[in-house]
Formats: sequence, C-alpha cells, structure tokens
Amino acid sequence: MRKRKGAGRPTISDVAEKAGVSTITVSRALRDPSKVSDHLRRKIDNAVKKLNYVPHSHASALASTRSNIIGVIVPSLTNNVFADTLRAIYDAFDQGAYQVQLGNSRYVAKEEERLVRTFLGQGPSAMIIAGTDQTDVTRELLENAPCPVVQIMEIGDDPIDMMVGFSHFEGGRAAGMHLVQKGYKRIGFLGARMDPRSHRRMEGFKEAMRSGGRYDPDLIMTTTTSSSVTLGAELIGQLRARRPDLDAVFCNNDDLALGALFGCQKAGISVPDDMGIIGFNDLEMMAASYPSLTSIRTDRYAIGKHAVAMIQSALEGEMPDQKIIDVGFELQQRESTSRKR
Amino acid sequence: MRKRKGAGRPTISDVAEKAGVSTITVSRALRDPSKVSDHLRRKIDNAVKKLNYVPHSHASALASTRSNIIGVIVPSLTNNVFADTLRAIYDAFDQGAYQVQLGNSRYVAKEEERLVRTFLGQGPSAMIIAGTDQTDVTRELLENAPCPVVQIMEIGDDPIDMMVGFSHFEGGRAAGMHLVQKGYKRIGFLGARMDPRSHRRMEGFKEAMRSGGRYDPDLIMTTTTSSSVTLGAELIGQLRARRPDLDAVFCNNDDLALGALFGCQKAGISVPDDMGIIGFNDLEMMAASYPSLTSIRTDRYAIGKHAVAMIQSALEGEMPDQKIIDVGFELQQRESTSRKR
DNA sequence: TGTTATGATGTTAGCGCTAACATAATGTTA
DNA sequence: TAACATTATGTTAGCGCTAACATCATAACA
Repeated sequence: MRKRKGAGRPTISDVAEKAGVSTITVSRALRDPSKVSDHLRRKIDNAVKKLNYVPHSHASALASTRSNIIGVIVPSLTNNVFADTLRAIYDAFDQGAYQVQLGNSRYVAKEEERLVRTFLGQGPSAMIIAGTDQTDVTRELLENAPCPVVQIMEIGDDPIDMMVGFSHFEGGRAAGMHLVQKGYKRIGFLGARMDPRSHRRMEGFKEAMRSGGRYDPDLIMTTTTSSSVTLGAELIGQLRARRPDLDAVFCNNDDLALGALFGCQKAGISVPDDMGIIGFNDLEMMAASYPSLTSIRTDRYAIGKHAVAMIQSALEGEMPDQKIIDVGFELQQRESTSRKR
Repeated sequence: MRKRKGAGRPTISDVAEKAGVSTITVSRALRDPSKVSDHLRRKIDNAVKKLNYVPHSHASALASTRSNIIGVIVPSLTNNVFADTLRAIYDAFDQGAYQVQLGNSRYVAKEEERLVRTFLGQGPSAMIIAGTDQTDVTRELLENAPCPVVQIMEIGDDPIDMMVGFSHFEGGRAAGMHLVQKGYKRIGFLGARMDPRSHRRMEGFKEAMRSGGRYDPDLIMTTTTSSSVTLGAELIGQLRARRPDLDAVFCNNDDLALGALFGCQKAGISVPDDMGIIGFNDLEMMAASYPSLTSIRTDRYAIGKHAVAMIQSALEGEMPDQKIIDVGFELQQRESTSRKR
C-alpha cells in the first residue's frame, strides 16, 4: 500500500462526496456559481462550510496553468510614495481570492526584468508595475502576457495595457510656475536619485523656468544618491555655496524639501522670505513642519485603488471605461513659499 | 486527441529527455545536487541551460505539499520601521529560490490569524511574523506549523520557534533614564497607536521615572490614533495645556518626536532648553533636523537579515546558534536633549 | 412528433512534479 | 568469496485540481 498522504486537509473530493456531486461540479460552484443550479450550490456551500474547505491553490494553478497571484513590482520598499500605493493594493486584495506577490526592483532595470520573468512564470492573474520605463525586453514580455497589466505612478501615451498615475512633467512645471509667480528670481532645483520620474519633474520645472524667463542651468543640482532629509540639507548648502544669490528651490521630493528647510534654519536663512521651498508628493509631515512646507500633493492611495479596480473589471471580462487614468495632483501652498515680499 | 496544452514552457521531462536520464534524476539534481553523480549532473545542467528551464513551482508544491513561499506578516506597510526590515528580507531572498509572500495585518489580531491560516494553507517554507502578541489560536497554528517560524521586532522569553529583535521595555527605560540624567524634572510620555510594543516602551519609561523619582501619571498622554508628525504637534500641545510645567517628553516614535519639535517651535518654546525631546527608532531625519533630535537607534535592517539567516540555516537542517537574537539598541544623543542647564 | 438548441452535470485524462518503493551497481566486511 | 551495506538511478503512482469532451434532461421549435 503505497498511498501518499497529502497535506491532510480536505480536498475537493471530500466536498464532492459530502455534497453528493462530482468534483467538477464543486469546482464550478466555487469558481462560477452561475454554472450550477441553486439546489446543488446550496448543498456544496454547506459541505464547504462543514469541512472548512479551502482550495489548494497550487493544484488549481497547475491544472489551469493560471494562478491567483497578482504580481506587483516597485523600485523601492522604503519610499513612502510606494508604501501608500502598496497599502491600497493590499487593502483591496486582502479579502479576496488573490495573493499579492511583491517584488523590489531597487531601481535596476535588469532586476525588474528578472522579476517580471519570475512572476510571469507563475501564470499571474494580473501584473502591476511601477513606471513606464521598462526595458524593451520587459515591455515585450508584458505585452504578450496573458493577463491584465497596469503601469502605475505615472502616465504616458503608450501603455502596455492600462495605466494609472499622473504627469510628473506637469507636476514639476506647476511647482516651478508657483515659484515664479511668487516672485522668486533665482530658482534652483534639487534632485536626488534621478530616476525617470524625477527627470520628468525636472524637465517640467525647466519648462516653467524658460516660460517664466528664469531658466538658469547653473541653479540645477542633482545627484544619483538616494534621497534623504540629510541629503536635502547638504544639497542646498552646496547650491548656496555655488550661488549665494539663490532664493528658492524646487525639491524633487519631500525628504529633500524638509532637509532643505533644516539646512536653511541651520544657516540662519529665513524661509520663506530669503528662501522659498517647495517639495513633491505632500507627505503628511509637510503640513506639520514649522514653517509648513508647500508641496505638490499626489494621491498615491488612489493610484493603488484604481489599479486594483481596473484589474478586477478586466478579470471579469469587462472593458474598462478607460485605459489610462490620470489621478492628477494639486499644489498645496503653505508657509514655505508664502513670502511677504 | 484530447491532449492539454500546458503552459508551453519546457518541463522536467524535456530536460530529462535531452539529458538522457529519468525525470526524478533531474528533480534530484536540481534540489540536491549531491545525490547525483558529477557525470549526470553536468549533462542535466547543460540541458537546463539550453532549454532555459525553470521549474514550475505550483507542480512542485503540489507534489511535495511544500511550497517555496516565505510568509511574512507585518502590521503596517507604511511604517518606516517595518519597511526597513522588509527591505532586508527581500534583499536576502530575492536572488534565491524562495518567494516572499507579504501580508498586512493592520494591527488587527483577527486579521493576523486569517493571514496565518492563508499562508499555512500554502505550505510555506518558513514564516516571519512581527511581534510576540499573537492570539492563542495563531500561536498554536504557528507552533504546529511544519516550518521554521521567526518572530521579529521584539524579543521575549517564550518564542514560538525563533526570535530576532530587541527589548522595547529596555529601550523605553533607556530613553527615560536619559531625560532624568539630563536634569529634566517633569518628563512626559507621548504615545500614538499604542500597540503592544508601544506599551512596553511606555512601561520601560515608567520604570525609569519611578527609579529616578520622577514618576507622574498625569504626564502620560496616549492615543490609539495612528502616529503622525501632525499628531506629535497636537499631543505636545495638549499635554502642555494640561501641564504647562512640562519640560521634556519621550515620544513613542520619531514621527511624534518631530511633530513635538515643530509644535514647540510654533509655540516659541526652546528645544532643548525649555523642552527636551527624545524619539524612538532613529529614522534618518532625526540627525538632520534643526535642532537635531535625540533618539533610540534600532537596527531594523539587521533584524530582517538575521531572520533570513536563521531561516536559511534551519532549512538546511542546522541547529541555529541561538533561538533568540537580541540586536539591541543604542541611544543617539543629539541637540534636542543637550541643554546648557 | 421528431429535431434541435440549451443548460446542467458527469467522466476522463492530464497539468508537472516528487514520494515511495524497486533495482542495479558498487563498495565492505568477515 | 558470500553476505551485506551503500550509493546511484529508475519505475510507478499519485498530489488536488480543471480542460475537454460526453451525456442527459429539459425546453423550444417546426
């Protein structure tokens, strides 16, 4: 007698036996209740409850060559921006029949490609990937993937499948225009990490400077070092050393902006009178700081929520209302750019 | 002819055929190369490379009732503290043969229990779970789980299996003692969320107050609201309204501490002379702020690294050196508690 | 009434892998 | 040299589920 023992927990056969039907009927009742008569469905539901049956996802994945995995790839786990979006994704999927599988590409394109391969190898139900700057190979893999794909965080005009985000270029431009309007004259840009989205914000900023007659490449200071508050203080120090006449900065993100504020305070420079500061993302701390910090508010949670909604309607076979959702952004003006002239 | 098509990618049989061996030999060569002769192993490795073979994890999981999943359960995705630990876990596992499966319990015990059930249902290779305050049911599930289990973030004397973290009680005590030593007299406690770890920090703090002759329950202000910088400013405002003589606070975490600093600045209270502030965790911003903020530094990345190392040695059948690893903490004294008397 | 569409359920054969046993080849001992 | 370990490889039968086809009942129609 050379039986294998299995995991011990109830199987679909146990349910089928208890309900007096065949296994495939149980399978159908669980996956698409409309395919089974009310009568049998009730019996099956009862049996499931009584046995405390939970489908073996691996068996299901093997038989159907399709798993209940939702692959999510982000470039950073510590960046608050992604954390908010991830939270939305987990919130939306946690109750349901799907398993979120998270990958961290660390801003490395090759790593991202590897993760896409790994995830696709599991026959995911859907993929969510941050950004629009995939390698050609990654893009092709995803275009041919037999599942919905949502690019998040930013939008562009050539989606792999679907997109939710906002225009970083426009966000950067709005920030720049705000500083011009506020009457600042020598407006700098501080940028860390300089991933593609940071670049687009910078380009938007430059555009605003040009149209406002304030463009000066000497006032742009960037580094590929990852962003931090400490770095913000350092960068503004360096830029001021180079250009003591600097009177405002747009920071690539809020950590830098907070750091820039601290840097100014340490150097005895008054914000906003001698230095205007604007950040990007509007993390919670921006409103609480003293002086409070102007920032471009983005709704990261909404991005995650929309992404999941798009996936769910795609999985239910509906055509989504739109392939590209722009959640926009909103300038939150606060004390750090409200100078009394 | 009623063949099923499969996923199209190469299977273990394809490799076996190409290498001129049986499938089980390929299986063994991949899982435990020492069980196969060099001769065949070379052939198999070649075939794998040529076919670009990747094992189908679902099939493997089904056949062995054991998946390559590492289940990780944390109470928050946005708290930087967990983000650092998660990053370490992802960094350590990303290259290998394991898949990290992340769950967010949202500080809800029942949710945690549900996640543990879900994960155990997949036959994980290991489980990592934050904290030591699981429900009895959760604990029992994990104690009987046929895989290594690591509790992270804190330590205690009754591990389910293994533990990595530090004593939050001692951390809180060290913070309290520091304020006493610095000569502060009416020392308050600000606590948000008040999860079990926050409680233990508070208890450590109280202990320090008692032993320093400074215990005053009226100076303790807590809320179950989740922590934020804004909240820190509010809480210190409320506590000062109640006790204008307050001259120092230990904040449950760094967000509150930063908020408390901003609150003081707004109210024109000089830090550290009129108000000492100490936080917990020592996030990066603490050193950068102005004035810089004293905090209890904890090594979250190390916790994740150790957890993975413990799991890996357990999976290789080794007895770990120790079941409980205390990564400790370190008081980082900065300007916010360095008063000139 | 017989023919055909429609829907509900069942039978069978895998999905790709590995546990459990079987066997062959080699070494080890008295 | 026989008797027995030990190691390397193979055979077979599932793991639990679902795709694909088959069957049966009922409704719908000419």
